[in-house]
Amino acid sequence: MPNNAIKVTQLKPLSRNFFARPTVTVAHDLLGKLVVRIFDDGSYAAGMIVETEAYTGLEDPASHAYRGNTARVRAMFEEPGHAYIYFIYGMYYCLNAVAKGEEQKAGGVLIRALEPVMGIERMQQESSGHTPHKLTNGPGKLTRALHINRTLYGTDLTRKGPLYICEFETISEKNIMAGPRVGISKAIEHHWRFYIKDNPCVSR
DNA sequence: CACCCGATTATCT
DNA sequence: GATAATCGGGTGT
Repeated sequence: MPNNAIKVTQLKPLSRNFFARPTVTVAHDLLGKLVVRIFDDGSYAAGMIVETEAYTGLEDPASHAYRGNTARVRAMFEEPGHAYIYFIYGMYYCLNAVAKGEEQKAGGVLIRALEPVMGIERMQQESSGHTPHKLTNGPGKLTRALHINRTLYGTDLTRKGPLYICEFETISEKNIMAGPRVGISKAIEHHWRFYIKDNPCVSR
């Protein structure tokens, strides 16, 4: 079935339990899921997750939550399955899904790249001058293409609304790669970045 | 292709 | 006052 025949209304959001597991497990399992963005005017766009990173909270020196709960990181200490969105380098937003096991106080999965699936023209309205596979091949680029900003902080990603994540494709284990996280200098020994092998939308 | 750097601002020290 | 889970454009090899 071609992608343009998929109806967004038929897609099933992930369950709360999906996110209520260890952050690293959720980061791995989010590959192949679909991020759906419904705009205020009723138009929509969506992309398949092809790259993620796990940030495990209080025990992870690279995590924004490492130094404890603050107004900025509040969402990462609250219920799994909600959006933790942060503003960085004075101009980019990045999207995380709050994910943590019972033992964890905080944790989030950074969505680093998507493969556009629906609403590519709508994404190009937000990010002009990009070929489709370059619209969402980075954490700051996918939020621009999907018009994700502070107003969506804390959004429940398990319920149909302006932003949610659905079941979509199952990725074969042999096509899932792991490596060190990008853009950090601490805890580089952890291979908590996951991506789909040979996918052109992976950020690097 | 490999580095290098500037943009621009919320957040925390 | 320094920093930052980025990006895109520039220069040199």
